[in-house]
Amino acid sequence: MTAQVSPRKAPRQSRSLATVKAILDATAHILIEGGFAAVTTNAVAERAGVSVGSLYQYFPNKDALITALHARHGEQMTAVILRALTKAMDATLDDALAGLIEATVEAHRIDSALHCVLELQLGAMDKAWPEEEYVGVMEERIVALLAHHRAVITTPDLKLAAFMLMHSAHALIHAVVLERPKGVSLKAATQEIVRMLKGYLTQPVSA
Amino acid sequence: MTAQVSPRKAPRQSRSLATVKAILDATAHILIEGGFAAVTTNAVAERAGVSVGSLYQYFPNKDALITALHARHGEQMTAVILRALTKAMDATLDDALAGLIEATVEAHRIDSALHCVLELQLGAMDKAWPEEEYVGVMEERIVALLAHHRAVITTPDLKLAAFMLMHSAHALIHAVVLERPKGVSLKAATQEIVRMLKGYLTQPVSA
Amino acid sequence: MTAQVSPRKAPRQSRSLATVKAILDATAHILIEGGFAAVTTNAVAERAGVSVGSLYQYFPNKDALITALHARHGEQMTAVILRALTKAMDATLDDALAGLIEATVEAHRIDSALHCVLELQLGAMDKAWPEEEYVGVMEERIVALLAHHRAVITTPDLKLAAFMLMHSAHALIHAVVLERPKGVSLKAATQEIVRMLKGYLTQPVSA
Amino acid sequence: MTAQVSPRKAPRQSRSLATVKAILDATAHILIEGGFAAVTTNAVAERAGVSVGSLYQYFPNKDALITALHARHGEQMTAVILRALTKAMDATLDDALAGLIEATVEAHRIDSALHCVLELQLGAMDKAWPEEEYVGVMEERIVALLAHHRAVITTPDLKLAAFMLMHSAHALIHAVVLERPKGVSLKAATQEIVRMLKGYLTQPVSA
DNA sequence: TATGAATGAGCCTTCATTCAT
DNA sequence: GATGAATGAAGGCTCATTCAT
Repeated sequence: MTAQVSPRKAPRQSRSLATVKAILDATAHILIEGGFAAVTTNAVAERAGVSVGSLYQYFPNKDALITALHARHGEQMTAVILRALTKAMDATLDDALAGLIEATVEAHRIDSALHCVLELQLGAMDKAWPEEEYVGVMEERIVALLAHHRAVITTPDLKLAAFMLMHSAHALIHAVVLERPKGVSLKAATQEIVRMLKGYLTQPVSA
Repeated sequence: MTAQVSPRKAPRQSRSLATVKAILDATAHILIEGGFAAVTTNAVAERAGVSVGSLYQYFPNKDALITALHARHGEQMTAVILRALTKAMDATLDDALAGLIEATVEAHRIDSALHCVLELQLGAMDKAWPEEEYVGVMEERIVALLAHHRAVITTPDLKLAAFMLMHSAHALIHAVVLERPKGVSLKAATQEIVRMLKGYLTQPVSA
Repeated sequence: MTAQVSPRKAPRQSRSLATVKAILDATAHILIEGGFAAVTTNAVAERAGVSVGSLYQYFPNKDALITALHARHGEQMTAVILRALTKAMDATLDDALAGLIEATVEAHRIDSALHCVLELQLGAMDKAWPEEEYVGVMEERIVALLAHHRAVITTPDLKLAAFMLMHSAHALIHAVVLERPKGVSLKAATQEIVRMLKGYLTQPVSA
Repeated sequence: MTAQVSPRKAPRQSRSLATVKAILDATAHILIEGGFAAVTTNAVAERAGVSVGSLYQYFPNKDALITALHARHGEQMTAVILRALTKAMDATLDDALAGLIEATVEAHRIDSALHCVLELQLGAMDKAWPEEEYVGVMEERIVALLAHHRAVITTPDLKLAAFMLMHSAHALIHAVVLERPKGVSLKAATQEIVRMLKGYLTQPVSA
C-alpha cells in the first residue's frame, strides 16, 4: 500500500502507521485478555506505549478503535477466503469445498482468540464494520462457484444452498478451531466438514 | 417451579420469587431494548419496581444478575430441547431430526431477541453460566439418539457426528430465525436443515 | 415554599434543600474567587462538602449549576426591585425615582461580587436563565410608573424613556457600587443618578 | 504602524506583523462564531493558516492571545473616541456631545460583534488589558472638555459628571447598538442619548 | 524559524455499591 | 427486609503546551 520510493518521507508515514498498528495491537491484546470491559482508552494507550492524546489523534473515539480492529481482522480473513474462492473455480467440487474449508480454517487460525472475542463481544456496539458488505460479496461468489458445478449439485435453490453452506461451515470451523472434541485431529475435523457439505449438495433427490 | 403447600409460608417465599422474577424480567427488557450498556443496576431496579437496595438483597452484584438471566434463559431453552430429544427416541431418524430441529427453532422463537442479545453481548463478561454442563448433557443425549438409529447412519464416529450436528444446527437455526434469506419460509428453511443433517448422517460411504 | 406541617418528613426535604443551597453557595464562592474557569464540578462538590455524585443528583450537568445560581441571584434582585417599584406608584416622581434607585443600589449590594461575575461571565454560556422575561416585566412596570407621572414628564415616548432609564441606571449603579470615584459617597452618587434621571424626564422641551 | 524603509528587513518584519494579524483575526472570528469555549490554540492556528508552534512564537500562551485581541480592539475604539474628543474641544457643548456620542456609536459598530463578545466573555479571564489606563486618559479628556464648557454646565463636580457621562453613555450605546427597541431608529436613539446627557449637564440647579 | 505530532493533566460524567433510616 | 440518597473510583475525551525535526 505504501510505495517506498522516497526514502526521505517514508519514516514519517511509517511512524504513523506504526503507531496505529501499535494501538490496534494493544487493543487486540487487551480485548483478548480482559474482554470488552477492559478496553479503556487509557489502558490501550499505555499498552501501545503512546499517550491518550496520540490515540485520539488517530481514532476519533473508543468505538472507532474497536471498529478499526474489527475491520482489520475482517479484511485479513476475507482476503484469505476470497483467494481460496478464486482458486476453487478451477477445481472439482470436492477440491473446491476442501480448499475453501481448509482456507477458512487457516484464516481462523490467524488469530483465533481475537476472532472469537470480536465475534462474541462486538454485538455490544451498534455494529460498525460493514461486515455485511463483505458477507454479501462472499455469498455471491459462493453462488457463482455452486453454479459452476451445477451439474453435480442436487440442491435446487443455489442461493439457499450458499446460505446453508456459509452458516454451517462457519459455525463448524469455529467450533472445530476452538473446542474440537478430544481425539479428533484438526485434519479429520476439516474433512468431516467437507464431507457434510458435499453430502448436502449432492444428496440423492429422493432422500 | 416449587409448589408451596403451606399457606403460611408461601406468600413470603413467593414475594421473593416474584421480586426476583421482576428483576430478571426487567434486566431482559433493558438488555433487549438498550443493549448491554443500558443495563445499570439502577435502571433494572427502577424498571422492576424495586429499590436498588432490594436488588442487592437478591443478587450480590451486577454480574450475578446477568448470569442469572443467562441461566434462566438457558434452562428454558434446554428444557424444550431435551423434551424433544426424549420424544425423538421413539421415532424414525427422519422424524427424530425433524422434531429436534423444529423444537429448537421453537425454543429460539420463545425469546429470540433475548437469545440474540445474550449470545452476542454476553461474551462481555467472563462467561459465568455453566453452559458447558448443559451442553455436555445434550451431547450425550444426542449420541444416544444416534446410537439408537445406528443402523441407518453411515457416519462412523457418533460423537463427532453429534458435535457436527449440534454446531451446524445451532448456527443454521440462529441464522434462519434471525436473518433468513428473502423468499424462504421458516418452514422451508427448517426442512432444508433437516435435509442437510439427514444427508450428512446417511450419506453413502463411498462419497 | 415548604409548608412545615409534617415534622417527620420535613428533615428529608430540608436535607435536600440544604445540599442544593450548599452547592449553589459553593459555586458562587468559587465563581467569585477564581472566575468561570475555576468552576469545576469536582471543586464545587468538594467545597460544598458533598460528593460529585450528589451534585449530579441535583443538577443534571455543570451548566445547570451556573444557570441555577444565576436564577437564584436574579430572583433575589428582581424581588427587591419590584417591591420598590410597587411602593413607588404612590409617591411623587422624585421620591419614586429615589426609592427605585436606592432599592436597586441595595439590591446590587446584596452580593455585588457575584452579580458582577455573573454578568460578566455568563455570556460564556448560551444564555440560560430567562432573564429577558423578568426584564420585560420590569420594563412594563416602569412604563406604568412613568405613565402615572405623565403630567410632569416631558419626554414624549415613555417606552423609549423606560429603556433609557433602565440601561443608564443599571450601568451607573454598577459603576457606583463597584468603582465609585474617590471622594464621592455612595449616597451622593445615588443622588446624582436620581438627579440625572429626573433631569432627563423633566427636561424643558425646547432644550 | 512602523514604516520600514530598508527593503531588506521589511519583509521579515511585515511577515511577523502579518502573521500576528492573521492570528488575532482568527481569534476574533472564532470568538464571535463559537464563543469563548471555541477558542482553542489549535483552532486559532488552523484558521490563521499557521502552525500552533508559530502561534506560540508570537504569544506566550492562550491568555496572551485574548489579551492582545482585547488590547487591539480597545485601542481601535479608543482611537476613534479620542479623535472625536479632540474635535469636540472646538465645538459648542451640544455639538461636542453629539459628536462624541456619534463617534462612540460608530466605534461600537466597527466590530460590534467582537465588542460584545469581548465584553461579555472576557471576564472569564483575570482582566489582563490595561483598560483602566485608557479609561483614565479618557476620563481626564472628558473632564477637560467639560471644563471647557464650564459656563453652561450646572453640575458642580466635573469629575463626577465625567464618570456619570461615560458610564451611562457607554451602557446606552451598547444597548442601543445591540438591542434597540423596535420602532426606534439608530439616529433617534443617538439623539435621545445626547438629549439625556445635555439635560443632565445643564439641568436647572433648583430642580 | 516553522512545523505539527505527541504529551498528559485534568475535566465532566456515570454507575456499582453501601448504609443510615 | 426495604429504601434510595450518597459515595467516589474510573472512564472517555480535550486541549494548552512542548520539542524533535
